[in-house]
Amino acid sequence: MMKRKTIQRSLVLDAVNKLHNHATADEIYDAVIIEHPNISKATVYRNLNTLSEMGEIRKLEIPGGADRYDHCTHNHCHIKCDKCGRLFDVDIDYISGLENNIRDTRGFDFTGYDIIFRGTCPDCKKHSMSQKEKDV
Amino acid sequence: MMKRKTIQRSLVLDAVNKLHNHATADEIYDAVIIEHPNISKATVYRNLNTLSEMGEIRKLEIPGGADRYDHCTHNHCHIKCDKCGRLFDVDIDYISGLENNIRDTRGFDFTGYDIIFRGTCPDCKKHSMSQKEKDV
DNA sequence: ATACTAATTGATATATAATATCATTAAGAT
DNA sequence: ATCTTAATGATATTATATATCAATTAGTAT
Repeated sequence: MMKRKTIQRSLVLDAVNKLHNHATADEIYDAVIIEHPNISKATVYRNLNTLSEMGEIRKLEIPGGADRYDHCTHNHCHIKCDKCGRLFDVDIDYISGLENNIRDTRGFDFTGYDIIFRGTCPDCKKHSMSQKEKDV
Repeated sequence: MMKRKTIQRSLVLDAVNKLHNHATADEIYDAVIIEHPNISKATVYRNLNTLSEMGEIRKLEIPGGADRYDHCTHNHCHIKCDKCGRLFDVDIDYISGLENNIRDTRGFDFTGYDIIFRGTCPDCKKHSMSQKEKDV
C-alpha cells in the first residue's frame, strides 16, 4: 500500500513537530483546524497512526490516558505526575541490557520496552492540590 | 471515609485472586455474575478502584488497552505481545537504582515506575499470524 | 493533457473503557 | 431499633479511538 503525500498529512506532521510537547490527538486537531478548518478528526487520527508507522513521529501510549505524539529526537522516556497527570520528558542514560535482568520469558522475541516513571511534579509539590484542569 | 465490608466487594476481591492472570474489569465482572447475578458493572469498576487504593490488589494501566488487575505478590513486571496483545508476567531481578540513571528531573518526587516490555510471544512466533481474538 | 486506480478524505456511526449521577439499600455504630 | 452515610444498581455520560462508506484526489500510465 503506497503512501501518498497529502496536505492533511503534512499539516498533521507539522503540528506534531511544532507543538512538540507530547500533544494528544485532540490537541493536534485543534492546532490543525486553524490552518485547515475542514479537516476531519478521523483524518487526524488516521495520519497520526500512519506517521507513527512511517517512523516520522513517535506514538506514546500512556497508561490511563490518551495517546500522545512526539517528534522523535534523542532517546528519552517519560514521567507522569500522579497529581496533575501531565507528562514530562526524562533524559536517561543508556540502561545496559535491561533484558538481561529478565527471567522466565523463554521463547519471547523482545522488540523494546517503555518505562513510565511516576511521581509528583514540582508544581504539584508546591501547591499540593490537584490541578487536573491544568492538564499538559 | 470509612470502608465497609460488602459481599460485592469481597466477591470482586475473590475473583481477582482466583483469576490471577491480570484480568480486565469485564472479565472480573463475568466471573462475579456467576455467583451474584445482580451485581452492577459499575460496582465492579468501583470496587476494583477501591481495592487498589486499599492495596488489596494491584492495578495495571496498560498502554493501549484496558486496565488489568492482579493480586499483588512478588515483584514482577509485564510484557505485552505486539501481535496478539496478551500480557505475560516477567520476573525481573532488582534493577538497582534505576532512578540514578535519570537526569533532568530536578524537583520531582519519584513514587515508582512501570516497565512494560514489548515483544512477540511464542504462540505468535509459531503461527506468525494475528490472533487478536485469542486475547487473554 | 486525459484517463485510470486506489489511497485518502470527510462525515458519521460504532466500539470500548471508564466515570458521573442519583434514588435506593444496607453496613456498622449508637 | 434507630440513625448515618457508604455502597449499590441502573443508567447516562464522557472520552478515546476505530470502522464504514461514498466522494475526492494523488500519482501513474496512456
